[in-house]
Amino acid sequence: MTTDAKQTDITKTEFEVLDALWEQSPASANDIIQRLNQNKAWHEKTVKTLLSRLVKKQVIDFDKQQRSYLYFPLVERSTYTQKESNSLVSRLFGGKVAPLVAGFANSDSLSKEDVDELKSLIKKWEQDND
Amino acid sequence: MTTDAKQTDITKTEFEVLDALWEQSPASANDIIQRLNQNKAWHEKTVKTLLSRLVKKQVIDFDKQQRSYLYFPLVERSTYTQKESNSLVSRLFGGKVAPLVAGFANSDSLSKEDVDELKSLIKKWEQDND
DNA sequence: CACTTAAGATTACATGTGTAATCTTAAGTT
DNA sequence: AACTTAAGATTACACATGTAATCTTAAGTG
Repeated sequence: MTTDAKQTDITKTEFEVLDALWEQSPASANDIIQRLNQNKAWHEKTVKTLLSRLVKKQVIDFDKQQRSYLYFPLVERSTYTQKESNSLVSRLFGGKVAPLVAGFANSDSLSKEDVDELKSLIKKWEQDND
Repeated sequence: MTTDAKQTDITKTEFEVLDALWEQSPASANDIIQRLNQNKAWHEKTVKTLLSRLVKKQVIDFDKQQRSYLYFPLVERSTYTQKESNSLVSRLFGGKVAPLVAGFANSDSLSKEDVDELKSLIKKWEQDND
């Protein structure tokens, strides 16, 4: 392979734009700008730049619509979160996810809801892996 | 407050140096360089630069020893991993840790050992929160 | 069709980051 | 004491990133 790896590093600001697209796409630049501005206060030009960079990084693409474009993601959110999670867990916890959860437990960041979901996950895992 | 936040962003390369210090400190630059070179192939100057930047970011400090310095971390590893984990879980999973674990389960990245640890964590959590 | 918009393309610009090389200077060596 | 090291300090430099401003040009308007 041609060592094209890691060219696809999505920055934090780029992620926010991409996330808007994951929530709803295809979407025009203006649409995205509108929706982002409900939280952030980004200049229109800034969002356009981020869209361009995401296109260049081949993370999103667009269909030309008369004057403007309709953007859409090329990667699935779950693929992305998967990769990011794995990366963090590898770097910080030797690849094991339990210590990360332990950190949450120790800082009282674990809710009953989390615990219920975890129990249900585990039950499912044990069924699949018996 | 004086909005000094986020000045303390540790980069990935800086993290590797810091991690070496967490493993063993205090340590001289040469010691760290030696230990890092068992994995990476960093130039001595590069490691020195990273040490300086970590000092400037007030993440590590040193005691002057004759000509050379003995470096040591100023933050605990658990504090750092805690913060990073929270940051990622907030950005990607709305602050809930279970979906992250679900991602691991769905990509077969969950080992029996992980599951056992999770069960034990949950048991402990339930004892503390009954 | 001439004129004005407004969309995306291009350019900008101060940091930050990866990766070192060069500079200063105190410490060790003869 | 003069000389050589070697440690950290300073400087370098290309590319990335946050944050836009300016440039081009096709589309809508009178």
